[in-house]
Amino acid sequence: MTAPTPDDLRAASQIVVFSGLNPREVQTLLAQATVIDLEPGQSLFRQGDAAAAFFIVITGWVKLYRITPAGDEAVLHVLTKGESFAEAVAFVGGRYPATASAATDARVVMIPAHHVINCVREMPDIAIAMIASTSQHLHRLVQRVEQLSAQSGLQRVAEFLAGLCPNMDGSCTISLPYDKTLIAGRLGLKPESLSRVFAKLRSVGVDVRASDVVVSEVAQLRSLVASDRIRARGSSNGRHGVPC
Amino acid sequence: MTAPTPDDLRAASQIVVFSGLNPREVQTLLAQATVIDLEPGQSLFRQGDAAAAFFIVITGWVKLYRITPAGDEAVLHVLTKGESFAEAVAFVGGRYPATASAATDARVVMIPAHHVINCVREMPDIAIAMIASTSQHLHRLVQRVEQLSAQSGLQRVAEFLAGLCPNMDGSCTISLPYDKTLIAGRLGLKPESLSRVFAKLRSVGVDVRASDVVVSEVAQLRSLVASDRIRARGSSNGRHGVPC
DNA sequence: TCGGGCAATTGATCTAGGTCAAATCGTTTT
DNA sequence: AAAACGATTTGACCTAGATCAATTGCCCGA
Repeated sequence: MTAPTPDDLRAASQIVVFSGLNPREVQTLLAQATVIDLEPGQSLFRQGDAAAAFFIVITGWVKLYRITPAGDEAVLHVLTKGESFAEAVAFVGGRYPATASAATDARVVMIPAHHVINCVREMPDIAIAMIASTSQHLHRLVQRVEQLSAQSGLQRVAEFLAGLCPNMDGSCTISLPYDKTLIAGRLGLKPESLSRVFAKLRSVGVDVRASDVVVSEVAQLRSLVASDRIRARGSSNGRHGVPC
Repeated sequence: MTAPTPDDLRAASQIVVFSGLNPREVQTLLAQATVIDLEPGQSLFRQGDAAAAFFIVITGWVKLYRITPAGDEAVLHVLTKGESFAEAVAFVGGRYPATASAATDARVVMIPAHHVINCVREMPDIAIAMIASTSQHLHRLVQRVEQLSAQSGLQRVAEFLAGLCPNMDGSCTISLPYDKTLIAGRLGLKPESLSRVFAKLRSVGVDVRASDVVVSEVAQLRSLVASDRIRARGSSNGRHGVPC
């Protein structure tokens, strides 16, 4: 835990939470920021801890997850450069509802809750910025609930990959942002199942080799999100005789 | 859509979003409130609509849900008396991420977004109240993601029922707050599956008859949330005999 | 009281994913 | 380079829950 470098400050000041704030406000907020370097697996806070700060990821990946009463892990979100988290809880001084830990080497900026609260008195815009960013988190979770309760694993994987593709159609090559075990968790699947889904996707021109993915037809991938069904093809005899 | 009665105002002023605000602030906020009476199925807004207001439920039940690309419905939340929703989106002027419609006859208070924003300029505390309440919504969704991605249907039903029981142990009689189809949706199950889960629960002393539920041992119900396994019909013999 | 209509249960399958276990493969350590 | 490790894949299985279909029960209007 050290003082932030100018680079850190520059990175932090450009993130979404702060859009809408003027430079002076941002600077004031960041005045009390500190930087934390994390190794994979190291955690920032655990679910149930009193919320004492909120965070901004500078580099690397940070995983937010919960441990269920039965001991399983449910991944809520995996964040990277430019994303912030725990703004709202820090603000209201509750308890973190989840655990945050580094999925890779990571560098995060930490802003103490008490400081944010002090700042708000003089600059109400800060509160508005926090609401905006919390609203986005809400939206993301809403989408996650939708995915989990009404989409198949294949659809979730397709949506995830499609989200990584820069273009809407044509072909592209992307690389998986973090390891497959974590991707599986992020999508509510077991690693084995993720692996099998990748295998299935090969038949629609999605080729996963280690962490490199070649999508030969992005539009087709996207269409899976809504429809799911993959028609058998390629391998000689699809004994299923798939209909039109 | 009419002006709120004194009763409405009284009900609205006691809700969670407003705790932390002083009476004058609450009154100012409510100055522009209107009341809407809904019949079952009628909707307040649809996902994608521009967010123009936020809402407080006075009576009845309101369902928040999304329609997936594939056309299925994913229930996000079912709210009742004293609960508010859409604060954050209204505040930042985005689009509603979900549809809200009445599950029963319902009466809700609507507060226009522009008015909230005006109020905030003079009373920053309002922004803080909004963050607090949004933070709770976040927390709830986090729990939902956890449930969906790491709990069995039986565990979710047990947790739901346990949440309705006023006492932590002993026995109690409760009544289901809304129809079973909606409960099923709320728990990410099909009605048929919910029905079967109820049947299973009968073997641990949970008796569901129409919308009346008799729980003979609340503690046992709660224990299911973490463990799931139901041992065959030993009704009153609460011994933890290890199954083979 | 009768019958339509819908919520709810129940039975009979089907299947996506989970579980368990073994085989690969790429890295890292010694 | 050999050994060791972890991450990924694959195969064989099994279970929770979905699906489809048939009843049953209940409320409501004529």
